[in-house]
Amino acid sequence: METTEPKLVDEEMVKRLSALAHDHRLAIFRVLVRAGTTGLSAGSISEKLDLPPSSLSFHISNLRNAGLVSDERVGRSIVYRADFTAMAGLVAYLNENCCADDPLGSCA
Amino acid sequence: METTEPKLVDEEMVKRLSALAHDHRLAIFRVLVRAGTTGLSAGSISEKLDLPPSSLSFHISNLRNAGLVSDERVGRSIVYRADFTAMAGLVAYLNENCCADDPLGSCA
DNA sequence: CCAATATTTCGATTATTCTTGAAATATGGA
DNA sequence: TCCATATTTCAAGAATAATCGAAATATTGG
Repeated sequence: METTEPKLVDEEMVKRLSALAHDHRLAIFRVLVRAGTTGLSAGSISEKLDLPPSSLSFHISNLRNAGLVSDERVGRSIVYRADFTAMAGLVAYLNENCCADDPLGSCA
Repeated sequence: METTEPKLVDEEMVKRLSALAHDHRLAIFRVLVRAGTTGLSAGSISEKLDLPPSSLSFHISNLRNAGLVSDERVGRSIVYRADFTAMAGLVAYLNENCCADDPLGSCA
């Protein structure tokens, strides 16, 4: 049962899809997924993926803006974490709106 | 177990994500999903979504290029259909690479 | 407070995508 | 064949996104 205005949900999902639809950002998100609840600092992502700090910042703020990533300042660093709930929401949306009706069928 | 070169799979998935990451294209894909195996002609999608034919053509060839949509000429029309297998592949990729490890957990 | 570290914001440039009317292509029917 | 219908391709411009060095901001330790 959907309580929110469908149009807004669609916009939100397009934002999340757009965020993931870029090689750097998908890579960033995936390393954050692997890092789990511990998360990773901007610097270590930057280093791990060999991205200039300003580029990393550009892309990660896109992910944050889409709600897929959360940020927490820890000392001098900022730790980013994948938002698994938001991601699960995207996957659920795709299953419900972009897959065959057949429940528990083609998209399991 | 993955047999294909991971880099290529990632590229393929970015292509699919990009295809869906646009309001018109997501709308197109969703009407095709609802149309099921019957599919819809370019003209009827164009009309249904109030998109100029050339715009529809631009977007649908993006979806086709990403493998999310198939096309078949039927008389003067071209019938498009959602490719549920490709879509299921995308959802599976997201579940496996972008969700919590926890199998059958956060992304069900 | 000052110096060092971590990250972001700014700015200017380049690259890509979107848009859509008009022209071209393909098909079917008279 | 000729005409009407369906769709695509072309082309040119408008809009949006990506890139990344340099300057600005925030934090900590001394």
